[in-house]
Amino acid sequence: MESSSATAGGSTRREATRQKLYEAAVTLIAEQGFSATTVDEIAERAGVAKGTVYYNFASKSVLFEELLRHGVGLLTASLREAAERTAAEGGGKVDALDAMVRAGLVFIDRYPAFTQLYVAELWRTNRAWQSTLMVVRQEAVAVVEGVLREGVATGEFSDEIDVQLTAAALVGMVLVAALDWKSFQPERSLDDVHSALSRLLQGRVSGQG
Amino acid sequence: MESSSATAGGSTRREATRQKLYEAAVTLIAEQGFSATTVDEIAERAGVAKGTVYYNFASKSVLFEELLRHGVGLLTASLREAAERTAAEGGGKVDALDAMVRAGLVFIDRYPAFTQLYVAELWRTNRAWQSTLMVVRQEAVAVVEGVLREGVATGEFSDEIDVQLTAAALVGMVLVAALDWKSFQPERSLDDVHSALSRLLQGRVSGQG
DNA sequence: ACTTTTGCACTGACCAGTCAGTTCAAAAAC
DNA sequence: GTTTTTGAACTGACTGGTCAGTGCAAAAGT
Repeated sequence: MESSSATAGGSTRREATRQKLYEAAVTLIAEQGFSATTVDEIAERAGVAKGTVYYNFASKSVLFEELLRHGVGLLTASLREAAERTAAEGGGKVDALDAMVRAGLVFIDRYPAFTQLYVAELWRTNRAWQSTLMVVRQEAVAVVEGVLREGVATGEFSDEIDVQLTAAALVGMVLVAALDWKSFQPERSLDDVHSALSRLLQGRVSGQG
Repeated sequence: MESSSATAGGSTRREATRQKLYEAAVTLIAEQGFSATTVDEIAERAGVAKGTVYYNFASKSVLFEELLRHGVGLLTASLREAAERTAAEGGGKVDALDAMVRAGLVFIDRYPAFTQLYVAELWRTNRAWQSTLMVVRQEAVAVVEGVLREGVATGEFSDEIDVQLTAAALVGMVLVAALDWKSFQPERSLDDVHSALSRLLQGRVSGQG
């Protein structure tokens, strides 16, 4: 009785349910944390029965893990796209970095809850999804590191920079600035925030502009 | 019965017990999160009976809240001290910023678990200790903002910088770089990390060093 | 055309276990 | 003699996970 429509991508209905569960889980866990969020809450917010959660995901942890994978995957793709676009347009590595800062801001603007949740979990240890988190983190950071390394190779950046640490610092800059933006000055525009970060990134802080 | 002895220093014995509970709680909560950490675990790690926890703190939440206050208080004092020291030594605002970056790194080096826990909680909403967190956060960030504002006033910094956002970005830079350092390259020296961040801060990234 | 069967997706009451917080008599520390 | 700690027992609420059963749309059988 197997219908052929459910093979690739999953049946529409099931995928829609999973999406609803992702959306419900991401906001609740961002607000309350993983342990403080109950499966009942997630089910209720998503408008499905509790059993449906367990029909779609093996456990609460697995739901969360797949949510992490899904979210960071979106970010990584967006960063790659930004870097490649500037390269195609003949921009330098500074432009690539700037485009990636903007891509990061756009992502956080669109998925603030996911970002929040990700930051809250990233540096924890001894958790079930620790290894998953490391993998997806590395995928995202590697994009930034790649641009920095290319910039060093072309002489655009000093060869004395510490690629790994600088990449982490850049990510942190965007991350914390954006979270502050969404938390405490949500009325400001993305362009506004982007230009402030660009200035900092390009060392146009000292001396009067 | 609550006595007024806890103001400064407090009675030695009780204060020592509280300190042990702080230390036990900070590592456990950093690893597992607040909700996933049980009071029994905290008591056991601290080497005291469960009843002692409730003799010293009204509840699990209160213990955590006082822990947050205590920890951020240490950081704020350290940042202030760094800024004032450079001022006394006749350094400029760039030096003050650099000294604060170092103070931040020293703090994270000494209290990595606390930092971890703080980051994980900072952008959450709807939690019992939310307002406490906002207050102590503002105290710490205000120190950075103050130095930036003074720098703008003296003309050392461009008057086009966005003080609030730049302060957040700087904090994020140090925070994420330091957490990456402790998590993935713990063998590196503080000086090493500090110099990498100094370079980024002073815009010595572009062009060859 | 129509009935019957199949199995996917979903349901929600239920269970076994867990945890914050309480209590208190007695001991230890000061 | 007062303060602080102990430690074990207890409660009541809550939670992750289970499972027998429902609904339904498409396929198979006639």
